[in-house]
Amino acid sequence: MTVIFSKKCEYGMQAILYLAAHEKGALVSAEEISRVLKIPREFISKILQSLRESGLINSSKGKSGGFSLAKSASRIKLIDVVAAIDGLDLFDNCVLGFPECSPTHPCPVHETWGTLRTQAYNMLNSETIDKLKEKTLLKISSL
Amino acid sequence: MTVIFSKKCEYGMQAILYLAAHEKGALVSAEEISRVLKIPREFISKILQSLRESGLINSSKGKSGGFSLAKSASRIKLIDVVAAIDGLDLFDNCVLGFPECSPTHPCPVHETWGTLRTQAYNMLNSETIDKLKEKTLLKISSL
DNA sequence: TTTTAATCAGACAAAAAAATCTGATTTAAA
DNA sequence: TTTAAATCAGATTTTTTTGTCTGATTAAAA
Repeated sequence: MTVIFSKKCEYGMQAILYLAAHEKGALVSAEEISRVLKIPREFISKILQSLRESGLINSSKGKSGGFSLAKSASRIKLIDVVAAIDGLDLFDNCVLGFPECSPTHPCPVHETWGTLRTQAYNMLNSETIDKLKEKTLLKISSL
Repeated sequence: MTVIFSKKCEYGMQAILYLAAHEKGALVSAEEISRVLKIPREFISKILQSLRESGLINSSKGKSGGFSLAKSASRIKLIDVVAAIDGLDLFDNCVLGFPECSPTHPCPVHETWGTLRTQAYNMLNSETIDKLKEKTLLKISSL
């Protein structure tokens, strides 16, 4: 198997984008997120709980409760979700799995991979999720 | 957890590079690979067996047996190892985990990720492992 | 010819990731 | 006030990945 991010992280990013596609402060239930994004309900619930603990989203209990972004979508990036769930080790570890891969002890593809890694990081770090709202709505409508 | 390639695949790439750093046709035992690259012995044995089944390396049994590249290092690329072990799905699947991510149903980062993915593929596909020999030897000497 | 050191094959075990279950708590609405 | 619908907490299960064990087979060297 080849993975970039764990399922938890993928689902977390999807859910954050989904929340960002709603009106600010609107409460969205785990059930709705599960149904629309086709993510196992109990699983996305756990992920949403952990995102709340990380401070990225708020929750409100009880009937008509649900989840919403903890701050403006213009202040949240996908890298925040990655950092909260998978962590940022991806951007440090050697792509070939060699230990202590560094400029002084580089692996055979250290430099080439390094630039790629930086670009990947930038992709997740440069754009805030409000900028992705239209594209998110378009994708959701096709699910 | 965040991963690019599975451990099997990482170890497989390391082992292929290690073989390529030896004289053509030289037999290298699983024990040596395990010891030098610090990979659990029985695990790397399994990986070497699967690489043999894929036709990337040869093996010879019996005392003083071992493994060697099945063809010239100038005709093997790291992408061959990835294709043999993890497969190339990485280069098709959506980085956000959305189903059916395609130009007609793109996810919010489809284009940006697409170019990155292409670059990653090229990194593994453009260079043959003989070109990495010196860097491999340098890295090995520091392990 | 016997011993030794290697691959090979397949079952097995352990750890991690993904997913589920149970039941408690909360709160809006009936 | 009761009910219904939601989050919450923690244990449990299942699946995948990683790693190990046992023993058979092979072939070079003693």
